[in-house]
Amino acid sequence: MRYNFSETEKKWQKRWEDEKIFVADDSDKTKKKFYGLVEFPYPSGAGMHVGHIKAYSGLEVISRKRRMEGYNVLFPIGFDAFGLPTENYAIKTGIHPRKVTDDNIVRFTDQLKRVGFSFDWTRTIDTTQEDYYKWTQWIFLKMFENGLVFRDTALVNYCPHCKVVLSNEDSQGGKCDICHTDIVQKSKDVWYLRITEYADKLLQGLDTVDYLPNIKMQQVNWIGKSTGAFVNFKIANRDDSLRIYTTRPDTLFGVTFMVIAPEHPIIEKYRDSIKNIADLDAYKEECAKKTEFERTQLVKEKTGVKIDGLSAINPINNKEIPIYISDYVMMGYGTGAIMAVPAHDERDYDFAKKFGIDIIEVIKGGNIAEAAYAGDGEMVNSEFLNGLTNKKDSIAKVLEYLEEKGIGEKGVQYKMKDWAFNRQRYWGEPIPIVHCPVCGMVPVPYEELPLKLPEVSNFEPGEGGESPLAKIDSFVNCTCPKCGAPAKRETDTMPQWAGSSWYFLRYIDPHNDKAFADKEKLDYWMPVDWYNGGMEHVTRHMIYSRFWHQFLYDIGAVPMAEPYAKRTAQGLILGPDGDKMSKSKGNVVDPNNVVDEYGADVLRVYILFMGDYASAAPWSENSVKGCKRFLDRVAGMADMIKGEGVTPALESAFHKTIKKVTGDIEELKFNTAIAAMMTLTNEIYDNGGLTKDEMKIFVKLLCPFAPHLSEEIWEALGEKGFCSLAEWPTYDEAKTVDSMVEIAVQINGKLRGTLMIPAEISKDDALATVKNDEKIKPFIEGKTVIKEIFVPKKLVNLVVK
RNA sequence: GCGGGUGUGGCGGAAUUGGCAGACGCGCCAGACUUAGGAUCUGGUGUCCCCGACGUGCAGGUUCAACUCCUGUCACCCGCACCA
Repeated sequence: MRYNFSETEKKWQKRWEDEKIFVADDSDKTKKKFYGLVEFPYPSGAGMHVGHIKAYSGLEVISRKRRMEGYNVLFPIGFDAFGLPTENYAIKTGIHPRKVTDDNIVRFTDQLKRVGFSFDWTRTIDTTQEDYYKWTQWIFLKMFENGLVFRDTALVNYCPHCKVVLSNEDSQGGKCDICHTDIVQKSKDVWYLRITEYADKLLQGLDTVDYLPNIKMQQVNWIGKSTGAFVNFKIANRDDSLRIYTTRPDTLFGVTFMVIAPEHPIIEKYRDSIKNIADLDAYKEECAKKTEFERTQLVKEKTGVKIDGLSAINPINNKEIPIYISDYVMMGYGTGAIMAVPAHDERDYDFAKKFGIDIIEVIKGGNIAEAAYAGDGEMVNSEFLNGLTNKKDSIAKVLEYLEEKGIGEKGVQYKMKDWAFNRQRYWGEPIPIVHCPVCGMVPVPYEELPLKLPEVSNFEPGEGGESPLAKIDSFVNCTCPKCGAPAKRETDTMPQWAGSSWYFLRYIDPHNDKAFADKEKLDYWMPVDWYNGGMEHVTRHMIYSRFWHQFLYDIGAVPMAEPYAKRTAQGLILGPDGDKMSKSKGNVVDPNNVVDEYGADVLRVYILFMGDYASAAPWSENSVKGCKRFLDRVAGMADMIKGEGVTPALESAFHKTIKKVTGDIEELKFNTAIAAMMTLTNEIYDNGGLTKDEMKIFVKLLCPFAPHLSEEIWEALGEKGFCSLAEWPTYDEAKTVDSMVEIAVQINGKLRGTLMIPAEISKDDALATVKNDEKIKPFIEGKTVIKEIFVPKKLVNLVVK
């Protein structure tokens, strides 16, 4: 069959859309369902690149297969369109972000449609539309109502280039996630979401879901739960104490000094009694100036200053110990103060060596003259703990003591911080809060949502880092919804991650104006059965959205705690040069060019054939041609049809291929599934043709990968309806096995030949056949066979001497 | 430093979990058809001192048999990073 791919592809895309065959149907709630989710794109000006296509192709194939297997399938797409790149572009060009966004969405939509994805386009969402962000604001207010939103003046991560406050997640490695400028610490009014309150639930929830192991691991590390103890150290000659957190309370007898973070409030509190306050101030200033880079580079070299005028009492033995300030203790973790046990902590050891502080061994097993010892061992120099050899026992015993004496207690800490949830920017969801001089922070009433973004002509943020909205008097000035007094609106907007934290719920009921989604529909479609996306979202979007969803579950708004039953990730597509694709390197492949030159089916097949779906692989134009050749050969098979029914020589090959393709798709092993179809194609050509029934099976297998060609052949075969909705082929296990198999014959483990024998042959018969084989005889003649190994359908190995 | 992962032909990658290493595709070589081929078809293609041996980062080990298991080691990639 000869076919013009560009015409054919357009023809089928139009038919699919006209006949609405990919529109998710939830009228029959008893039918089995499949909700496949891919991360919706940010519609940037650069358009999509082939990496986007790969990200969607995995679940595209799964979703198409599910439809053929008779499921109600929900496979939606939308646009995560609020955010800085669009706003920065608007500032640069003077074009309104609304227009920029709309134009980009049109372009992205066109690109996606040209690839022939089976998305349900009737459910498309755009996070910047009022009827969408109304519900983002609604969820925010629900969180506010439930005490999960608070405001604090804090040292925050601030990007001097973007003029915006960033969350920890958005400033990993000390760089702004958007422009990669070094972030600085700045004191600001910040809105927080109390995600730490959900830290344990986020951790425990992982036990109930099917995520790839490395995804779970990254989330566990990110949450960073540690168990230990809080201990109060008295400050000598003051009626006050210094509270610390430790994971090793069993080493309390080894404490020889304390260290507090440079920003620790106790310095201000006792300012007047600290004799070397000038030195401390100088040190503090030095620390504040250090960039993240300098701090990580200088990890080895400890710095600090001893506080002259304050000392502490170790509560376990009443010994007086000095207090130091040092930037190796962070204000943001634990209590900002530590007890230092130089004998058993590497950092404390370095510090003690540098400042000439005592080192007392309390756990045997190392050589503390040389290095800190963090391993297990017998307790010494520790009074009532002496002799214990197990960390668990000593910790239990010391905790008992601390609690009994009221000087400390068991405690838990997380690395995860509360989520800094505001941006001083225009292109985001306005935070629906009013500041009233009488009532304080007052939520905008639900019936007034959405709180719309006002029209603005200048999007430039203020020099002091205030939002462009602050300049709009008509937006800022309002009356308090509670008491009616003149009040001012919050002018910050939500971060980019807000809209994507619940979008998968909106797909379920995208046009509902009474609720974010209908309860019954949520019951039917949730949870997402399979979610695929990039590894870069594992510690941000994934954690954020799990948090929001667990909160919605707690207030009874969704039917289960965990939103995603299964999560996988695709690998990157690298440029032809093996480097990461980027505009600056000029190695970006535009999917439109590939579609124009080879067709959408070739693009789809190549992207899934190029390698392991989860691994990175470089683009290769030549391999694209190989896939084109394969599809041309498939088209050619339509001219090789001989009758109906089964071709005996191909029967087993067909059953094997159905089995292989069916199984491989479920494991995301698309490359080997395609390879199996290529192999079958070669066998069909070797055989000189196939029957019409076999051709039908073939195109059904191929349909999820190359749907346009499959539909075209399906139609040419005289079939009614769509191949995309045809029943997925089944196989007969008995027919996947051959009656004759080729086995390997080894002598002393070395391959000496192969032999065709019946598959169900007995061990004795197999050995007899092998020993009588002319090629094998010379190897055993005159020798003694001392061992005979027979693996059915695989090999015979004779050990001879 | 901690955590996770990966090392297989000229290239992308397979290998039913201990059983013929290199499926499938690219590239390359030879031939056919062609005025022509960057089209198509046929055959070949791990390496070498080529009737034999050697080969899955490297060095050992277990086994009749190891890409696969064990011990050690090297290299690269990705997270987190003074987390007390």
